[in-house]
Amino acid sequence: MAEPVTSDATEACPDSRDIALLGQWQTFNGALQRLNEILLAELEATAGVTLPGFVVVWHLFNAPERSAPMGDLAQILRFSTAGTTKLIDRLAEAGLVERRTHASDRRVTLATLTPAGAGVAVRASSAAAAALRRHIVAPLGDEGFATLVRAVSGIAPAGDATGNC
Amino acid sequence: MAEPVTSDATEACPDSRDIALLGQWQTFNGALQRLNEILLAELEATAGVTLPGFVVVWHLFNAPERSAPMGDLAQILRFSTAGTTKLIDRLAEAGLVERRTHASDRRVTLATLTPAGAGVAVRASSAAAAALRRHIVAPLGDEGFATLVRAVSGIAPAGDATGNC
DNA sequence: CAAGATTGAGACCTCAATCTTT
DNA sequence: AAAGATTGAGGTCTCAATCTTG
Repeated sequence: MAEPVTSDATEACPDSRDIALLGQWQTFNGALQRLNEILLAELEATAGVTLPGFVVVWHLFNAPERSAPMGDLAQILRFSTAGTTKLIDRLAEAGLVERRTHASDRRVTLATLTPAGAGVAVRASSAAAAALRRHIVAPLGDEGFATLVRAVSGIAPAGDATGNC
Repeated sequence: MAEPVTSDATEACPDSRDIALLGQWQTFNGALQRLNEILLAELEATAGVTLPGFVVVWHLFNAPERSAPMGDLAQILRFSTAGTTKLIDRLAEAGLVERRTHASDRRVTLATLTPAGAGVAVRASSAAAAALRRHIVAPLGDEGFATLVRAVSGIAPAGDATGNC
């Protein structure tokens, strides 16, 4: 509803600068998608984990007590809490993590890494790092890569969503 | 199977360079994920389409006859042909595309953009371009953005998957 | 009642099997 | 038989509703 257009010329011909920009974006995204597919295949072959699974075990591996509350994991994964619950279900089924209840606050459930999970974290991280070096860092050069990371991460700092200008 | 390690020191302590690299990669990916969420919300709000839906209508809009075979769409989307079939089902249900059979080869099904679909393509592309400029091109600068695109797209040209060196 | 987590229903993708046309 | 597309089964996520604890 609401079409405050000057005429229906708007529907006929998009700006040529928009066309070019969207083309660039599609190129950019396509390349990143291919890279992620490579990384994913490497993780699967080397450690038998999916990408979200790796994110979880890697975070737990570097966390105090090798454990973290479900809510934290959801935030890191950018998943809903429901989705996180089911992911942890699968990882627990596979024997990589275990559930505990927080001592002083019985509402929170902590996911804790098992020894098997730690092994997976180490193997997977090694494979992922190798793949990143081979396919990204090497072609870009060390500083080229650093520049890339800094440029992109400077764009979307950490907070908001759509349109707060 | 197969653990050709020197000792189990391998399982105890991953290389610190790997840790740093994976941290950078996570930062990079997190930022891109946020950007995509912004873009997705903009598309949904402005034109009522999902990201794959936009990719389809935009490709058709710029295609000869405003139509393309299912297989081509699958390749662009990086979807299976089955997934593409179901996506087109939904877009057809929404009245944005129609199915035809290719004249000279009756095996291929062409998805054709309807007038309603063309309108969506124009509105959505305008919104997407605006969002890209506001959130990416502006903070990076025109040439910074161009550099970014060139750097990343140079990495994964167009073909292979895992490990053909 | 608010916060944290889980459950059930539904949406969207993939893989394997099938159908049609060449 | 091979190429193109569709169907059915299965996996993974989200949203809404629920349960438990603070």
